Amino acid sequence: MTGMLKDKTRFVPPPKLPPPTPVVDLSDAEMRIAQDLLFFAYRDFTNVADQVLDELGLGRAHHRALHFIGRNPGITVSSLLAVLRITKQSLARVLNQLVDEGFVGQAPGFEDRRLRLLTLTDKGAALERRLFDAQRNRISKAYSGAGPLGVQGFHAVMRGIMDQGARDYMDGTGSAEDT
Amino acid sequence: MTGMLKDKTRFVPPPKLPPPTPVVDLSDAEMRIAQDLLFFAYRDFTNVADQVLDELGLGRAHHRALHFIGRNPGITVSSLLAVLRITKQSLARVLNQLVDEGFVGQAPGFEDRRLRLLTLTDKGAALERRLFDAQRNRISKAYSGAGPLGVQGFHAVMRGIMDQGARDYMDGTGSAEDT
DNA sequence: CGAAATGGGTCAGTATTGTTGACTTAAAAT
DNA sequence: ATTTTAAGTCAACAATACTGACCCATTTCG
Repeated sequence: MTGMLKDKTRFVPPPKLPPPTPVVDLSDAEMRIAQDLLFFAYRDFTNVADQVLDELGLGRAHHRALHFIGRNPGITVSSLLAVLRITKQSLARVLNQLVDEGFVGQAPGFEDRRLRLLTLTDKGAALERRLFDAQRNRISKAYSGAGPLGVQGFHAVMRGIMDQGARDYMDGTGSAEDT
Repeated sequence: MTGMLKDKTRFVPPPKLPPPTPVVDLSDAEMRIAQDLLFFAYRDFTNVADQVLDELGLGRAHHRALHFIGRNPGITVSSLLAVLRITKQSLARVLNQLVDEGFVGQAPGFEDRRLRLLTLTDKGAALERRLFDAQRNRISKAYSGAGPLGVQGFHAVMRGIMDQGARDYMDGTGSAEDT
């Protein structure tokens, strides 16, 4: 039904476009498409977890924390802060809630007892798993459709877009602080 | 200097991982990496525009509106709402500000005068251009590094992740309402 | 040892961006 | 003439982020 209004919702660009500064070799149009791709893919990817999160009264910030703690068991608070690039206060709210509700456990560091080493509890791991499964379907389908070579390209481009610190983090080199 | 603390910030996964439900052919590890890629690439991609936006007292929501109006000159308010997937009230704040400050112009529809057709003013186009240029560097470098085939793969995977409606929108078929 | 640095926690206040719900106006459509 | 539709608006609320200013315990360093 909504498909019938096509003509009302798309428009031919009026004589707006100024001479697009031809700086580099890659066309603007190509870059614009990349913007759209990032917006929609990220939007829909994150959205698939939201329903589960809503049920539990949690938000995306909680998911992010769960994800990075799950992937880096024993991570310190400051490392987590560096990876997420948010402030201590922002993380505190989310993290305290996760600890209070039994999703995240903590233990003092062995040599340095100032450290709070974070891990997922079984309950936390189960939740993270649930959230992950929802997103996995998306990725899985997309990967199948693109083939192994496509996935390689996806990796290369995404890595190219992120900061060097993030690449280092993903490679396991470099401290999380540089993320 | 920060690189010296490596041992403090990465941890070997304790015996946590439960038997990873082997539903599909694609490994969990691969999927986890995809999560990281999306998080970091999106984070850093959006961040590059923030400095410019801060100068002008604008936020990311304004950027998104500018982007989609720029790419669809004459778009209606309801189409823009559908693309952004936010509520009328959320958009109103952002859009009114953009109109007030002369970044966005409006004109009533020709046949249907209820419609508010949105376009970028010269000032708006200039700003959008500035924001775009910052992000273009990222994409441009990433694309060069990945090569044409890599870019193809990137496209395929990103399209696979997003909702069908978003794919339709990008293809120019389907109303923006289905986004 | 004593001072400084570090990891972490907390209080208070603010901004951005999103939400729901209810209601109005003007223009189309039936 | 009535009903739909596109859009705008008011009010209240929630999530997530931020800044700035502190405090405490532990570790490190001169």
